Amino acid sequence: MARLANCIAMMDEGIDRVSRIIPQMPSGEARLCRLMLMLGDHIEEELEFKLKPHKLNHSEFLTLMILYSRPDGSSTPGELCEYTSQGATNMTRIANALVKRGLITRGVSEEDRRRVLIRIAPAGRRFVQKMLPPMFPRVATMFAGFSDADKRHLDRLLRKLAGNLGQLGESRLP
Amino acid sequence: MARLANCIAMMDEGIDRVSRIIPQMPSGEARLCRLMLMLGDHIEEELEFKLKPHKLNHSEFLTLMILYSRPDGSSTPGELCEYTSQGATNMTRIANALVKRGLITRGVSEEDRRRVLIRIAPAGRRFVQKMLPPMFPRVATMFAGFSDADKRHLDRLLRKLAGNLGQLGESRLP
DNA sequence: GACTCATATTTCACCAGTGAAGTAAAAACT
DNA sequence: AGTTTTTACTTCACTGGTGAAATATGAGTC
Repeated sequence: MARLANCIAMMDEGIDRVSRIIPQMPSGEARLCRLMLMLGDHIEEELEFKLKPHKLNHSEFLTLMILYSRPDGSSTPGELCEYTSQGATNMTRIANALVKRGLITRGVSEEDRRRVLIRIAPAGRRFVQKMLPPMFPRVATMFAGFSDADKRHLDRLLRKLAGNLGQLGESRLP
Repeated sequence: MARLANCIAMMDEGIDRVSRIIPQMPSGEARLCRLMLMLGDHIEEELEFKLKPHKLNHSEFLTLMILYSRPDGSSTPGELCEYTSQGATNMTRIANALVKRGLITRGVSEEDRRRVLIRIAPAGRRFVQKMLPPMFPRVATMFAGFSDADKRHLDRLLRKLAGNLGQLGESRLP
């Protein structure tokens, strides 16, 4: 019996009961919101399970993947912070960890000596090429039974949600 | 200019480039996976923003909401762990924090003296009723522009994904 | 050209969450 | 009845992540 299914059933009942007490609650939206949160956590768990044997955590993996995906294999801490949604503090730690393992190199920029240049090392590329393929089956299985139309729809709806979240996020910071 | 939109654009390009190097990657699925993770994080941030003024974090809020949504307003640490996907260790801390604020009470069960009974306090109920409604607009705005059909489809697709994740999760633990 | 001001990163001190070991009560076995 | 096993929770030591201040360079101004 699936723990996750159980959790969801419980959430559904909970929201029903709360919305009976507080009827102005947007219960459909709240439900979707909770679903997104639960599934996000669960997917992260699923991936971390495949990362643990390599002693990488999610943010280190993501940082390494961004570098790997770059045409020139390099970036700066600031940029990596933006794309990983990590704080600068944590990026320092991540870079330290990856440098220590020889997966990336770190040096100062010549044009702007405040900047630090981070570059994926050959060992880093080899590492990614070795550890990535075993993750594919798990990722594929998550969407088992999804038709192409299902995947397109989900993609569309998630990007629409992203648009709204982008606006919300801007409205509270600048 | 939306940071989130920027992140997504960057992710799209990154996945394209990686899948050119490693063509057996399920790139559509990987994209959906990354989208789910990004949006999950972003929604969590959005909610925490509304929780911070009350000095609650997400897991404390969720714990309190579960208790609030229960017909009898009570549960046990073990059950709360299951439904919040928190470890027992952290639930001890959460309960300590909520007890200290007078939002819940904690006592030993009479039938089974190993168990601890956690119950929402009247102050806890009042607290929820006061702090919940201001969150509604943000939740509703996330799904602005979603037709009823959109919401139904998203709900269906997320639950389908949940089903797959549930199976994956079981396959690796028991 | 000295003097703010802004930008990029690091250091420090702290909060949140986890795994492993500890404690205590109940259930199962013999 | 007495021992072992299991269950429920807590404590402790640690990792991951954050906000505020420190450092160091570059940019703009008078």
